[in-house]
Amino acid sequence: MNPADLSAALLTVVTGIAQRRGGELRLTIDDLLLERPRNREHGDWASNIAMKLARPLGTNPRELAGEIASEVAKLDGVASVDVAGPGFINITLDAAAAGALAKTIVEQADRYGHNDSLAGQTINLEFVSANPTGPLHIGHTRWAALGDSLARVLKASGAELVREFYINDAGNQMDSFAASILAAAKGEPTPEGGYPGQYIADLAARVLETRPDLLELDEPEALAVSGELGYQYQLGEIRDSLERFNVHFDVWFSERVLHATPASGPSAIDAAVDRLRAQGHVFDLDGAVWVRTTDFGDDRDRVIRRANGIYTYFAADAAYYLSKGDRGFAHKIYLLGADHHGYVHRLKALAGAAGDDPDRDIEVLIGQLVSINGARLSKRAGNIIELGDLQAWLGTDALRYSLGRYPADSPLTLDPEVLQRRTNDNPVFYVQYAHARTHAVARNAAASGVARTVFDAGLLEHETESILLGILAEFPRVVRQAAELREPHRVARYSEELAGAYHRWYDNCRVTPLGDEDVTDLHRTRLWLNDAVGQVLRNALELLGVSAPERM
RNA sequence: GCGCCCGUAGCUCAGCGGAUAGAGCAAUUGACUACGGAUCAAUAGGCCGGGGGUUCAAAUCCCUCCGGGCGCACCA
Repeated sequence: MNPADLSAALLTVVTGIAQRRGGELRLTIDDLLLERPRNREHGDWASNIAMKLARPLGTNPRELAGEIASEVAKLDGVASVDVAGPGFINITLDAAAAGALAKTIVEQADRYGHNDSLAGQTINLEFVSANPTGPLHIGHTRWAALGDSLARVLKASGAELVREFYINDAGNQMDSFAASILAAAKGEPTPEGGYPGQYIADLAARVLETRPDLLELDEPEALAVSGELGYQYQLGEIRDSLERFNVHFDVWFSERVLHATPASGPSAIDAAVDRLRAQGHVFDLDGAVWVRTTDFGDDRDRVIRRANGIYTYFAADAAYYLSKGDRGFAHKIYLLGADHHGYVHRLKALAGAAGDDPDRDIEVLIGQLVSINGARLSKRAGNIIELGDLQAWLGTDALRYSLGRYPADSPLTLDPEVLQRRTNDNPVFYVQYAHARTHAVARNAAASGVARTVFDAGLLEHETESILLGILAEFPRVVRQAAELREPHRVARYSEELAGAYHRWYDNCRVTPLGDEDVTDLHRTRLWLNDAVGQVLRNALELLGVSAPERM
């Protein structure tokens, strides 16, 4: 009896009663709100369905709950049912029905937790998308961690998904970048509005190594060489640092491709503007070309092509959006920093102007900023912390976990002192330790002759076992919710809850016999439970991109 | 001025219509010659920013005010 079975059985009971009372109710499993009560005295599972339906069925909640309860009590695997408070139905399973899950999990292994709630969806998930003119900073790092975990959770829920990095490699900032590198190569100060920083000098040194003739070239060519080589080196650095962070992008999309004019016809941007015009959301004013973004909630219309004939950044965005659809992605998710939230309406408008449904086909998630030690880190303030530095300092696991356990829309303050500690301040170690402990227990079990030869679920009667089983049962739903709500941090909070319940169980229930005690079926059955917990912790950490060590 | 996000324990934050609001840290006190003490048990700590509403039920939804953050270009 897993939660899905129980929900289905409850649904049958409730619809039956509703029909008998003459109610026209179309219920789905999601309406039943079967949940695990916080308080153990309220049973293994609770439903508030009676309070929801009392009014439509013309009765009072307690009476309806009683009627439902008496039928649910007859179900196989249900030990007892109580009606409590204003009309909650509290269900307690018998130990055998609840315990069966341990075996199921071990058998499903890394598939446990996967679900098909997003099956059939094709998703383009774009995140980080930093300018290739410098290293990734803490803000990009937060998105890298959260975006990658979101991708994993979406895939685990059945979506077909591509992780995409949009490279802003066209535009003024690339010229400024080239000029900064060339100046550094010449030993000159950073030009006005250029990029400062040691990394520019490092890039200049590498460019000079490849092209010792750089300073003998004439100015335009020297700039072109500096810019192009610097770009490649910097992009390589970004890619490497992300890979070291367990973040792999499937597609690196260059903005330049959109500007390029193929021999055969117009550039992607020209074509995009024409397509938007054909949809009827483009107009001309004062010599410029505009998109009527106000039709889609923007507070003013936006210029897509200036009066001087040059396209705005918005034009590339439009072409890029269309490219995603052309490449077969029905659903586009953008992850942007809080400093870009002004783009939300514009991007939505693009979807609408392209003939898509702005409420369904595009999703823009905004992440709040990160500060460290109370000081916000911004490029402008100059106190920027790079991904590479953070990673070397704290380690991939601690950094990914710390950034991944908070929702994106809450501002976050990290304390580097805490992140370095190998203690409970740093929950990643708490969870990893629980996982390592499941392996230690399994090793000891093997040494004591305890093996998974027998599984008798009814023996898992201890209170900590019943709690543990309840938490294990929730994992698939947690993954599903994390995917549907775009909140991968739920997986991290869940793993902490599971780790805590496991430690408490470990304290109360032994898997290996003491001294000269005999090995019993209880020991063997508990080994299944132990291994099930290890499996789920591993699955959860995998979704977060964090390693699950067998020893620490 | 307008828009978006956030105000929950001393700190960092979960919870986002359900039962007595939670975790970790910090504080106090206990538990190993029993599967790794990177653990566990216990105590203490709250007008969930203020005020109105919506309903059987509000930290959660709506309105309003007060704080804090971030944005409001024919820049990229």
